[in-house]
Amino acid sequence: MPKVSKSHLDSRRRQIIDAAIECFSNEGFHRATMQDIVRASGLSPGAIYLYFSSKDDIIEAIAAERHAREREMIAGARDRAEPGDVLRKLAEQFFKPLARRTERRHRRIGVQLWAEALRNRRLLKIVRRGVDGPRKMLAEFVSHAQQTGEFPPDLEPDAVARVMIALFQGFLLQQAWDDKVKVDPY
Amino acid sequence: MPKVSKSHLDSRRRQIIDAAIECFSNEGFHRATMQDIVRASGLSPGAIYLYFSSKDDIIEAIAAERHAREREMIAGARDRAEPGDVLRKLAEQFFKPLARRTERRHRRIGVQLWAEALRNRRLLKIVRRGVDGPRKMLAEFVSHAQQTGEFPPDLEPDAVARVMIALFQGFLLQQAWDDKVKVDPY
Amino acid sequence: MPKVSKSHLDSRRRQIIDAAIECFSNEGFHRATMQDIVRASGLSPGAIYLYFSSKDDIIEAIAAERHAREREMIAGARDRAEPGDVLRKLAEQFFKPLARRTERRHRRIGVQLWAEALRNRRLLKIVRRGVDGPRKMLAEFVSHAQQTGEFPPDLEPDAVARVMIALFQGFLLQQAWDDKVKVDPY
Amino acid sequence: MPKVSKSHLDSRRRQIIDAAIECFSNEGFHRATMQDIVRASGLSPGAIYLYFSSKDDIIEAIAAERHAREREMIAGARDRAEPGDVLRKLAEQFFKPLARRTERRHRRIGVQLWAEALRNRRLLKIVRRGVDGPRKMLAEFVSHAQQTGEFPPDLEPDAVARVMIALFQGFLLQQAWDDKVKVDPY
DNA sequence: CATGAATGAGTGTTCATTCAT
DNA sequence: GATGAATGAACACTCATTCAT
Repeated sequence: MPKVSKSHLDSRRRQIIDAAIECFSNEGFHRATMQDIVRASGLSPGAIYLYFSSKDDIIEAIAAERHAREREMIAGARDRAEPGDVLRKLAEQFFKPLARRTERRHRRIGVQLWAEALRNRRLLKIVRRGVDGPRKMLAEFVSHAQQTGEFPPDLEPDAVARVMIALFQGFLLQQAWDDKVKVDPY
Repeated sequence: MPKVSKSHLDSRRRQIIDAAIECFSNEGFHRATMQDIVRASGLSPGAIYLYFSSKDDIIEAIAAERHAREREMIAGARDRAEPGDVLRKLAEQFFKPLARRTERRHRRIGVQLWAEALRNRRLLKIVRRGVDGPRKMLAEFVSHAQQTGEFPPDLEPDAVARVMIALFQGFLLQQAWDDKVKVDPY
Repeated sequence: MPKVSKSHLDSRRRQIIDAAIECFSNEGFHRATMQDIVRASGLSPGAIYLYFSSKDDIIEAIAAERHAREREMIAGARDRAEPGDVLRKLAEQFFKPLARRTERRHRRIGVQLWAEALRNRRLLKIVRRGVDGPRKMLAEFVSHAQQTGEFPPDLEPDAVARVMIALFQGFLLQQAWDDKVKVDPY
Repeated sequence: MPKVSKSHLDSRRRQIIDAAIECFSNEGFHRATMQDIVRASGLSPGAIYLYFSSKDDIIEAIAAERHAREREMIAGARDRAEPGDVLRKLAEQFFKPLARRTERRHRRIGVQLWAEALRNRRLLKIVRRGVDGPRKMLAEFVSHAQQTGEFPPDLEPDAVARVMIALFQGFLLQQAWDDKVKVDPY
């Protein structure tokens, strides 16, 4: 019998994470204060510490959430039978949501997480897990495409996968800096 | 008639920037304190504020320095006559220094600058100028290569340039997270 | 007609006081939190405030309980007829229980109560009453022994009583600091 | 070349310790806040942390100071040649200052240190060292007096020493509770 | 009677910046 | 120019207590 009903606990965590995303995307992890999150969430400081053990814990939860979302995207793409489709679907899964407004906030936080991961081992683990999944899948795909002759055989699948991910990361960054950058010509 | 000799001023700024790079790459912009920089530089707090107006000012100076270096790299590549050579030279200019340990340290700061630029308009300007230079040059190159038939004509030169930069940025990030990632297979 | 049966109220207070003694002796009055007592007692915060009006109230209850116990010890000693016996019995009553581990735990709280009494008038009253009882009794005993010639007549009975108590208090303190200190050589 | 001149550092530490003694003796270690000490010292929070690393560090410094004073008292008594004089001098050294007003503050803090030492290993060490010195000296004295036949030979010198100290501690406590308690009848 | 999520004033501590020397 | 002791607003976090259920 948990102290808090699961759904209530979840909704409170949501409330706090949403407020934190709001604050972090506006001010950055370090400039945004717990007091800001308190205000944005409409809760009290004590209430927030009932659901998260520290500010870093909130940041990790946001990173983990992104990670989880990316897993879903990959899972969605993997179901496709045709190799060509997998790649197309994957691209669609990752690029399409960027058109949505709410996604911009997350994107900005994504870039901050990249930087924060350089300082925080736990965060680095989470962030890397979020990248390793797609990378392995892409590498497998390349490897398979090489066997069917659709891809030149002299490329290292893992390197190709890294290149594809790098492309996506670079795009995210450029779009975070300049909202006018569009996906299509890309 | 400046109060301080130019060279003295420059060498003091160098001393401070080097110390700051050391601290920032170890601890991040926000965790590294001015006191850390004081210790690393061997100067006094007052002395540092004689050459920089604030901590953010030091960060901007570091960003500006990176920007200047990138301009030089591009200028070096531009001198080459052959189109194929330009691209190769450019890649070499940007990727080769990453083999050096000190350069990778700078690049870690680069990732932090990306994040910081999202919150600091002045920094965003500096960072964007550092990217716009190469982008324009690459776009010009693509455009030229399309005219000579070396490149498919249906691509937007600017988009191709962005893709190339994204690739580089993504690589930097992945290397910052995992030092084992190598350039060559890439 | 009390709302709650007396025995139930008593057992709840017992439960809380026992938990509090456990926590206070481990962590001290100030470091031990109400949440600690909640955990140790198996009750809810609300329940505790049903039986005690504040944390200080619990501390006072513990002090009062000690006071009550000491009264009993004295009463037990007073029944003895022989003067020599009274002293021996008294010493036995106070020193003997110190061999038990649980009693030493209580005594550690005793030392804390001494300190706390310096800041809390209500507590000071309780603590002093706990000392005044034995002191008066000892003084009476000395006075009586002086009349029978067993004690030198030129001593102030009250001062002698104070000395005896001081001896006991000092012993408690030294034993609280170092469990190895034994009663017998004393 | 120290950052701060020795005398300046000492006088600042004095200033802070005096303010802390004032606050701690009025409110207790836990109720007295750093802000209280800030106010009482006339310094800023930052300044205090320039001279002490934490609140506990201030408490330890106060304890160490008491310890140092006690060492001096013992040293003063040890110089005496006559055994009887040593005891008398020691008693004088320890009891006499209790008449002074400023000493009362220290006394109150002393009792708090006893309690705090139960929770804080570093403090316990300091407090015990402060007691062990006199104890050893008293034990030596007793041992010597037994050899000259001035003392019954069947007593353990260390236990006698403990008894003497216990007497003093108990007196301190009773006087802390009730200022009217006087030394002389004792 | 009992619960336990929620409160919010308050805690010890930090750190970018200043300014008397 | 240079120093470094000093500042003080701000920070992340705590915890005795309450009250809707």
